[in-house]
Amino acid sequence: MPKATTRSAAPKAAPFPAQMMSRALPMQLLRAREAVMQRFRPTLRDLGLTDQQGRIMRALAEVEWIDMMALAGRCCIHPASLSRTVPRLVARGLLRRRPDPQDARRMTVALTAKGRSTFWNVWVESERIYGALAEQLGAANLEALHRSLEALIESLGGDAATVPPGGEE
Amino acid sequence: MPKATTRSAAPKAAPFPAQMMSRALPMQLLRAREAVMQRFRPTLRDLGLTDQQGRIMRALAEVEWIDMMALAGRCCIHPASLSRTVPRLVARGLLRRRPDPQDARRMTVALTAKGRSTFWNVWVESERIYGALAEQLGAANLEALHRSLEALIESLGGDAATVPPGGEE
DNA sequence: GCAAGTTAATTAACATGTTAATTGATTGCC
DNA sequence: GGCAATCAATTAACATGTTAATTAACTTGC
Repeated sequence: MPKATTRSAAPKAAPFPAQMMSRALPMQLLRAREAVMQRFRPTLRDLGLTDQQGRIMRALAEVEWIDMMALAGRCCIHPASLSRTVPRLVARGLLRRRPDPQDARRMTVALTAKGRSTFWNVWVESERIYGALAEQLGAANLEALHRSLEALIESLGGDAATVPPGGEE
Repeated sequence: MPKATTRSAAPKAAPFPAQMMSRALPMQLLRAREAVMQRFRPTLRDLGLTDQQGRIMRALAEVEWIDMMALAGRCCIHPASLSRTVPRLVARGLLRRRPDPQDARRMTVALTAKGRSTFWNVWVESERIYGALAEQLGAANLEALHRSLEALIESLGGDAATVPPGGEE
C-alpha cells in the first residue's frame, strides 16, 4: 500500500490488493453461516418458519416465560425486530403473551402446545442434520471450531455484542 | 423424527434440553459475526455505508468491471438484493454501470473515482482494526479460526452455498 | 433461422435488520 | 408525594434478505 506521500491516493484501476485481510473475517463468518444454514433451512421452511422464527422458537423451547429483552439476547435478534415478529407467531398460535405481573413494562412470551409440537419437529431434524455434519467434518474439527468461535465471542465482549444493554443471567 | 410410540411427544413445560447442539453452530456463527462487525461498523457508518454496501465496495475494489452474478458471489449478497442496492450507490456517485458488450443480458459495475477514494478510507481503518483484533486474540488463534472456517465452508460446498448457480472464476 | 429452453437481471411482495422516536411504567432523589 | 431520569416495549422509516414471477437476451436443436 502507498506510503505517507500518497494522501488520498486511491489507485486508478484495480488498486487494492486482492487479499485484504481486514474484512475477510466478517465475510468468512457470513459465508460459513450461510453454508451451514442451507442444511437446516429446508426443515424450517417445511414448517413455515423463517430463520429468525426458528431461532425464536428454539430460544423459547429452553425456558418457560421470558421477557422480550431476554429473548432478544437469547436468539440474537434486535428487540425492535422481535416486537414485529412475535405478534405474527402469536397470531399463528405458536406463541402466547402476557405482561409481567411484577413489572408492567415487561411483556413475557412462551410457546403454546402447538408451538412446542412444531418445534419438536425442528429439533429432531436438527439433531440429525447436526450429527451428519459432525460426521462429515470430523467431530474434533467441529469441536475446535466451536472453541475458536467461543473464544472470539468472549474476547470481543460476549453477549454485549448482540444486544445493547441486554440483561440476562 | 420421533418413533412410532412417541408421536408428537413435545413435553409440557421446559422440555427441551437447554444444551441443544444442533442449532448452536449457526447461532454461534451469527454471534461471532455480530461481535466482529461491531468493530468495523462505526467506520462504515461514518462514511454513510451499511454493512452490505461496504461489502459491495470492498468486492469492487479488487476488480475493475464485474457483472452482477459474479459480484453477488464475491460479496455474498443475493442477486435480487444487489439489483436494488446497486442503483442506490450509482445515484450517490460511488458506482458506475454499463452493459457487457459481449452479452447484452449482463450488466457490469465498477467503482467511480469517488467510490475508490471512499473505500480507501474504509480500507485503511479496517486494516488498523483487524490488526488490533489479531493482537487481542493472538495471531495464532485468529489463524486457527480462519482455517477452521475455511475448512467448514469448503466441506459444505464452498461458494455454491452462497449464490444459487453462481458462475465465477 | 426459428421455436423451445435457458440464463441474467430486474421487479414485486413479504419478513427482517437498523436506527430513531414514541409511549407507558418504574426508579431515584428531593 | 412528586418530578426527572431511566427503562421496556412498540412504532415508524428505510435498507436488506428471500422467494417467486417477469422480461429480455442468449443457446440449442431441428
